[in-house]
Amino acid sequence: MAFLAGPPRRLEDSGNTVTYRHLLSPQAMTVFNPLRTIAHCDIDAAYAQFESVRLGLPDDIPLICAQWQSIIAVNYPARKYGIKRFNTIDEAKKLCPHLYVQHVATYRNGESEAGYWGEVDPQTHKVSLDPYRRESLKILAIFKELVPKGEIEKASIDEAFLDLTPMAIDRLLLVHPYLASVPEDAPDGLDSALPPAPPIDWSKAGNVFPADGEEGAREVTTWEDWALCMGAEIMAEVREEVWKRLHYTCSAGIAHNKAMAKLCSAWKKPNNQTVLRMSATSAFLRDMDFTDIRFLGGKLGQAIATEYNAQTVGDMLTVPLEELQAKFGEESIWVYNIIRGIDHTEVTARVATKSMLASKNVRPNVKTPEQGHHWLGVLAGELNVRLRDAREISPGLWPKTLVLSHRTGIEPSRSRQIPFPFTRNLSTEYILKFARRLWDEATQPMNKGNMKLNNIALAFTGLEKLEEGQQGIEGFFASKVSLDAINIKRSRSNSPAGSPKKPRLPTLHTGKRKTPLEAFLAKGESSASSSTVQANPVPNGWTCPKCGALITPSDPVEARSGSLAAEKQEHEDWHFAMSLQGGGTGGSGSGEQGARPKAKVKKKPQGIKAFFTPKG
DNA sequence: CTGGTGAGC
DNA sequence: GGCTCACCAG
Repeated sequence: MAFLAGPPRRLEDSGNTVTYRHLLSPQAMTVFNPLRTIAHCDIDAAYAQFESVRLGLPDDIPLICAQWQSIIAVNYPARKYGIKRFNTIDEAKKLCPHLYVQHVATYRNGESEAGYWGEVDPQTHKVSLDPYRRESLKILAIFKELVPKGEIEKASIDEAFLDLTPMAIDRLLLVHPYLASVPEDAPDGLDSALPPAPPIDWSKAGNVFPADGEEGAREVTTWEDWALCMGAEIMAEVREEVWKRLHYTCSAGIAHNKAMAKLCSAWKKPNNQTVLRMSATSAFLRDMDFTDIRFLGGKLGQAIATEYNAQTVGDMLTVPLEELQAKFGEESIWVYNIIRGIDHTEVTARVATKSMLASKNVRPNVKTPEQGHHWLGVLAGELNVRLRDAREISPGLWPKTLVLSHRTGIEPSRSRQIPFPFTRNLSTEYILKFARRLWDEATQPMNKGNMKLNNIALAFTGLEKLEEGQQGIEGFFASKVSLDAINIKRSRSNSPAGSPKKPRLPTLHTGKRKTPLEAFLAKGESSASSSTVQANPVPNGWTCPKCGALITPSDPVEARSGSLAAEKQEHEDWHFAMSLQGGGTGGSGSGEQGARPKAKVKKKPQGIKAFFTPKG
């Protein structure tokens, strides 16, 4: 039974020797590879920086981003004046009289486009975070372009994890070409240990968190450190590129796993990065506040901290695994591991959104159906434009359900949902029809004069890319058949009789003009392949270097007027959209060891579908 | 399908 | 505090 006591071990994880297999075998590229190199990156005071750049302000102007009377972001120049997020705007202005206060964009009474206005009124306006989502996508596009080989996980609107392992190994082999082949006389072939690692020049890697008693003492350099250094150099280049192209500064952490990368990205801010080597992990974690660790900032973390009277990670290290699991469940092994710097969770390629919420705290309270309908219209209008926008980047994107939530006073909010049938004619009105139905159900129990809502929210959930076949026939006819009929007619046999031809459902390409954002997003992809494009010209057409598809002008009449170029661009956009959605090189697909709360062991489906299948 | 938790700006 | 997002339990 003794072998069950420790954390799980695998061949790849054996001891502390790095072998040629770790470096060269694709099969060894799992979460257990000791050379694994993960970065976490977040934009410094994101919303405030977005606004400062949008306004074209100099970098040293103190600015806060406001939402009604509260502050949601404080840029670093403003922080010098002691301004915090929880200050009121008046307090902030007292601390810094020349502070630039910028309110977030808003929709004015249900207008179809959000904008920046001189005056904003919470009674008539609805906050829009769309401008920030767009910036977020631009940044992700740069990550994707500069880190084409590793997975990228969008963690929030301004944070991402990057698996730098493949790129770091490439660079390592570039610097040490002799590692690329196993020596003839290596005793164990691929499983032979690498030669001793030479000293490292960390000068381009940013901050390196010091290990215990390291000052001047002899320190053993490892190949794991080399991988981190290569990753850190890559990350520094990525950050530099974000700065050059978008003028945003960001902070990053580079470590062997996600949890540590996330923690050390916050070590030096702003505009800085920190490397956390294995040998420095315990020194780094020991004095850290236990509840600063991701997923331990809430009730669970509090419960554990209280149980063991622990403040720092160091305080928790004496708690035996068995005891922890006895009190907090089998799953709490991830806590045991993470305070030791161990985290085997994967960087899951995900940049597509799974839900869209438009929420409004209404002032004054909504007391009549008429007031409710007004706000429903505003919320539906926002969802309409957001889904439209998302579909330009992710064609075929469609929500499974529409959800209405509402809250009365301090009661917990209630929600109701309804399937959201596909239509080719998405409109605010279409969304509203379903939203109203939910509203009627939800407000049914409220007696006249009893209604007093202070929050109303509308959300799309189960956002997925529909393939043509999945776009139900009943959905296709939605605009022609009464809505009541749609809800009843779910089965194919109920579809209108005598519709022999499969309807031509919306194609992947809308053929619409590109927005500046799309053009921007497409740029990286097309320029990257442009040299290849030149190399294989096809008379009267173009062969995609990525998939081999032959693109010819669909309309001969328009052929001379740039139609081919447009279709080529569209095709490349499509590839880009696919790559953004995580269709890159497949994941490593190794099993998980419960390193995260409730992590499930899942078998990965094959191919591109894998990224769109609902979790089962 | 509904509610709750956790995180972040 | 307002507005998001993801994930999970029952």
